[in-house]
Amino acid sequence: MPELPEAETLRIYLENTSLYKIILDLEVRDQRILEKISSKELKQSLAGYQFQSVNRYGKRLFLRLRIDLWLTIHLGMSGWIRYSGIDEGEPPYTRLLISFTNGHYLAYSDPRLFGRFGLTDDPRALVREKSLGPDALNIDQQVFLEIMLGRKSAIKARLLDQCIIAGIGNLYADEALFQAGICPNAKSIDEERLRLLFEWIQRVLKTAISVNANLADLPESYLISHRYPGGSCPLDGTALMRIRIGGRTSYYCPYHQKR
DNA sequence: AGTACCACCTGACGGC
DNA sequence: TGCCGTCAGGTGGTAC
Repeated sequence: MPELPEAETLRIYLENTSLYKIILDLEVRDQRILEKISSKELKQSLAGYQFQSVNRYGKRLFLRLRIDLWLTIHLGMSGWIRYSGIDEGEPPYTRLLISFTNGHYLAYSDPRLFGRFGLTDDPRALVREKSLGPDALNIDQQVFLEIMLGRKSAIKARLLDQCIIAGIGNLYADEALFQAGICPNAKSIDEERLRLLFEWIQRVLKTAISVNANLADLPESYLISHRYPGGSCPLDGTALMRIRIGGRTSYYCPYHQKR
C-alpha cells in the first residue's frame, strides 16, 4: 500500500492518533525491518519521548522525537500501521510495536518485510543521502518540466525513478499517464503534454489522498481498478495493453494514450 | 544514461 | 488435494 497517497494518509492518521503521547516501550519482532540500527538503540531513542510531528517526503515518513532526532519509516511493499488499544488485539504480521503510557500502541504490520525503520538527525540529510528528487506534491511546474525534459527514457520510467521525482509508484504512474493520455512507453514528449501530465499528477495524487488512498473509492473514470489481465478502458471499453517498463507491469489504453 | 536482471520476502492465484 | 510457476502498489545492487 505504499505510494505517496498511502504515505500521506498514514501521516495524517499518525498525526491524529499518536502525537504527544509518551512512549513506554518498543518491541521489534523482526530485525530485518531495521535500517542501520539495532533494536536496542531504537528502543533507547524512543522510550520516554513522544512524537512531536509527522512529516512526509515522497513515500517516506519522519516522526520527530527531539530537535535533532527523527524516526524514519518506509512502508516497503506491504507495510501499514495501526493505532489501537491493548484489548483490541494486534494485526497479523506485526513486526514492530510501539506502546504508549496511555495503554494504546502502534503496530507496524508488514507481511513481506520490505519496509524499513530507522533514525536520522535530519530528514533533509536522508533525502540527500538517498538522492531523492523533489516531492511529487511539492514541486512546481517549471521544475517538473526541467527534470523531465532532456531525458530519453520511457516517461513511466522517469516517473518511477525516485531520484528524479519522489513519491510516484507503479499504480499512480499508470493512472496519471492514462488521465493525461500519454503512453507509458513514450520517450519524446512536448512541453504542452508535460504540462498536462504535471496537472494530472497533482490531481490524481490529491484525489487519492481525499479518499484516504482507498482504491475502491476512486472515481469510476480511473484506470486503477481496471489494471488486471483482460481489463478494459473505463472510458470506452477498449482492451487494455499490458507491457513491462523498468521491470514493472504497466497497463494502458492503446486508444486514449498516445506515444 | 538507460536498461536488464537479480535479490530481498510472503501470500494469492491459476494451471496441471 | 497439492505442487509449481508467476505475480504483487518498492528499493538497491550489478553488469552491459
